Amino acid sequence: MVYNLDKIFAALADSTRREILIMLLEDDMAVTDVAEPFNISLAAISKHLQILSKSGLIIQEKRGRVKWCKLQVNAMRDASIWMESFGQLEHMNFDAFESFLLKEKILEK
Amino acid sequence: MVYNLDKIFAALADSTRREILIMLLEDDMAVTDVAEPFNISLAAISKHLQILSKSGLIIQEKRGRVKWCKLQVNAMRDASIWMESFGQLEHMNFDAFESFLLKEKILEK
DNA sequence: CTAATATTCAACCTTTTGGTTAAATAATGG
DNA sequence: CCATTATTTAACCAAAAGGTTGAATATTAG
Repeated sequence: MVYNLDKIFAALADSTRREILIMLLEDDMAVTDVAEPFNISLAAISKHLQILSKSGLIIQEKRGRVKWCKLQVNAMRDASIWMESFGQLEHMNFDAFESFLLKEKILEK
Repeated sequence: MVYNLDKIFAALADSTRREILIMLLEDDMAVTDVAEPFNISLAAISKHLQILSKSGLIIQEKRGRVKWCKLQVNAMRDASIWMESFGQLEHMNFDAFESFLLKEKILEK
């Protein structure tokens, strides 16, 4: 198992990048479309995507002039495992977890 | 639920701070004792502990001239919940998780 | 071929991070 | 009281983060 925890946690430590990851949960997206809901420059979004790429949380694949961004769920596993070692599972508030999932539209009502 | 994800993830994005958290898993510690295994200055450790405090991952309590550092497991829950929303639970490699716990001496052999 | 689209690069700026050393503050032991 | 111990603060430094604007590079459509 390769640890890349510094980069993964650093990538997650920014709300713009976390929002991008949530967006990518729905579907793969082009850079321009990722940028659309934010009011920062495209260049700034491009940098955020590079940080996400280097952390392994997404991969980017160029097809034609469009660079597609794709979530890499597995990359979060190292970080998740690290965190769960702190006894999250037994202390976890599953009600809060479920309402979070509903809010993020990951679970259906 | 109060989100403090920026600070929590940023605090976790440094291996010195993650090592400190693992040390605190064993027991509460004074600042000087936290610093002992690292070869950086006490002032640098003091700063790391401030970052951990502000993120909520630890609390510090002064008794006499000693400031005790105490892990706050619950603070990691927000971040953990966020991550698990990416479908970690079903993709998780429980063997890897268990060997991680053994390695970190959280589980007994 | 040329114009438009998609994305990055370069140069710049400000703030934060992670480290240093030296001095300051607080509390204790004798 | 005084020396020692525990910790933080202050001033500094280099590098990184997060943003900007404007120019550059691909690629596609017509």
